[in-house]
Amino acid sequence: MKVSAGNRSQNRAKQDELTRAAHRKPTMSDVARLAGVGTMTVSRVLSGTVHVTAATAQRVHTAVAQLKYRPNELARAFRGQHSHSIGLIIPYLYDPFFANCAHAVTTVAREHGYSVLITTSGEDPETEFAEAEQMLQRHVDGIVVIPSRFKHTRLTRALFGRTPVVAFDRPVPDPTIDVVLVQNTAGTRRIVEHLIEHGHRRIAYVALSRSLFTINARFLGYRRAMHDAGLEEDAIFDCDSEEKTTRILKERVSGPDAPTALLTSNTLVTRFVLGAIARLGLKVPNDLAFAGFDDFDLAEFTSPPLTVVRQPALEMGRAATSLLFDRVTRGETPSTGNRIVLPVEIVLRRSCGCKHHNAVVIH
Amino acid sequence: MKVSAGNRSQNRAKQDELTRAAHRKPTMSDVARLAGVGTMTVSRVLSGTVHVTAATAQRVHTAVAQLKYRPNELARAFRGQHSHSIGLIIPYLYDPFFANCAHAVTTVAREHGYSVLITTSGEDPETEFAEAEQMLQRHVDGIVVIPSRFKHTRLTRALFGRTPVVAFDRPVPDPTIDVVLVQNTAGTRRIVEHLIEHGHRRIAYVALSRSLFTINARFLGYRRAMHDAGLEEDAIFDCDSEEKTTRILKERVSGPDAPTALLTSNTLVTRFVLGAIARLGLKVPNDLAFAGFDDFDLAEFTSPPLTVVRQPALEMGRAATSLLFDRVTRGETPSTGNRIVLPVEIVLRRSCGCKHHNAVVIH
DNA sequence: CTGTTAGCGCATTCAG
DNA sequence: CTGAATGCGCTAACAG
Repeated sequence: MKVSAGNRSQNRAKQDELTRAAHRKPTMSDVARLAGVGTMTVSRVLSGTVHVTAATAQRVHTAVAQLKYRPNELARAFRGQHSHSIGLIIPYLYDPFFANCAHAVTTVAREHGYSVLITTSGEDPETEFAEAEQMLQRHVDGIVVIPSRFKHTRLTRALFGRTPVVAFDRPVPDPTIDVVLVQNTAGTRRIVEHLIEHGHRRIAYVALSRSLFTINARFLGYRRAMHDAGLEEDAIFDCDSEEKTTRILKERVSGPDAPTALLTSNTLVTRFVLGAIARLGLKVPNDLAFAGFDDFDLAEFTSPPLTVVRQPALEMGRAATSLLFDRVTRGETPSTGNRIVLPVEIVLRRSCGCKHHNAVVIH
Repeated sequence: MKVSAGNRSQNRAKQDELTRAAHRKPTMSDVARLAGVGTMTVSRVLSGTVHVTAATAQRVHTAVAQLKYRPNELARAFRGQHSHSIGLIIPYLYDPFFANCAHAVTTVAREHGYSVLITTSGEDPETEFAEAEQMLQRHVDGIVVIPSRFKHTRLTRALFGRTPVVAFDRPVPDPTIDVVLVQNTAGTRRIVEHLIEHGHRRIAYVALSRSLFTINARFLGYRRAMHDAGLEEDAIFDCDSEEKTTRILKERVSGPDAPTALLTSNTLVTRFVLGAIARLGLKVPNDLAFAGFDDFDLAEFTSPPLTVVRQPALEMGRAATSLLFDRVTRGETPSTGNRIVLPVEIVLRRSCGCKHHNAVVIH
């Protein structure tokens, strides 16, 4: 390529630009100067919203490459209407079920080119509230949340203003907020019916705190199944440690109306009961049949393999986030919230008394 | 309280301010006007850096409360030096080990008043690179990352510039980057020695991809233990599905030099092997003894309970994040990286051949 | 102790 | 099709 006098002075300017931008992050005007255009042209080339000549676009691209320019997303978000980020609030990250939900959320967000601000509430409504506010202050474009205790949550439409919100796994009292749930009640009912079909009459529901929506919704399913079969209900709440669970179970199992089957409210309680059963030397399913709500990675390898209600964690996170992006991209604030309920599956293994060698899944 | 003429007009102004700010988010100057002070006074009251009179501070606080003013964190981050956010990049969120690590990171971040941008790399160096760039563009104050494949990672000091970075669980090639690891090699060596003490001579290492640092580091420990005992090594790599693992194991177990004990490289492979063992109808530990690297929630409840090397996931996440905040708050860019190695524990249950009723932990 | 000025990097005006 | 001016909300630097 020939170098004319004009080109030479241009090259000189280029050198200046390159050295100038060496120590601080290059900005859009650095790129503009180097390319010999206005900042708006750069902006337009990068955003691709308005058409520019192929030649100038090329020069901009070259300059961007030379300076290794990266747009400052902070400035962009500050200036514009969107931060291209969403918030995710879940109770705990160490719970595999919630972690799976979170995975779905981050995956969908990436598909939309969005970043995710994550935080945990620890099931504490105050922490949850504070974290939601923090996210709002960061101008997230939307929030997906697994709300903490229904009765105490401070998550309302008023708090969020125009920012779209989707709750999942558990609802919030505010009916204008979208929510994605699973069939907690119906699923539990079906599995209790299955236990009854195995001939059990005294079936106990072993559960965590009543203040959690899912635990209660499942309790309802248990009640209905028992009631419909003309059986007496037997609920054991607040099993929040292996010690406590063992103590309670020890007492109940040797009592006069000892249950012959157990249904646990969630994986944490399943774990406690598994521990109690081992300590008490009970044989499953002969001494005691056993089923749990919520499948987990190694349910197939406990002894015996565990019959469970499987919740579609990934689908739920995916559905919630998709719903959020519907709102985000359409920019509408709903006066009435959606309520999506996803189906669950019953996974029959052997702890319920079934003899299958491999799991049988009922939809 | 009496209302003078001056107060009345002030109240009028207040009303105006309140209605004006009703439909858009109140800004600092809204607060300043309502409180009858300058924006800087508001800024100072809120940040608490410079002393202001108790009386004026009070008026500012009142105005803030009336308008429900919340500082725009985006503007603050844009203007200032810090975004008060850190980035977290992990391979997967659905892996309980990584989820635990993530939990520690978010916890420590909150202790420092920081938000966390989370993303998953899926073990793909390109995704990891793109996500890191994205975070840099968002001006995070630091990044904690569980890097993907060592040989292919594009994470270098040059990429991050002055932004502090801490790698954990696995190192990166760039020695200037801080890293927090666990005793992969030493831990594996100890557990293999334990298997040898049980009388095993043919011990196989069953593993995932060799391109993962941890898998290799553990392999090294296995090799050393075997070599020191004068035994022949027997490594089975790329067990990346239950089917494949079953196929390989079936063949090996009936072969002439069939291993009498197995060591798995991580929980995923443990799961595959557990499945294979069940399908092949093998009795643990009599037909085949078994130990795994990485403890998990229900290792106690598999049949038989599993002997494992327990890694301190929470401590590792905590250490990495603390290290990051040391850098972030001190604002120094190190020329030489720290390398912290955390100890592991051996949890003896029954799959190795031990007869303990409860787990015995060796430090 | 407090107010004024200025500008961070970008994209939405509005003119050419 | 392209460029110049303007201001988003906040805080460092400088007055007063």
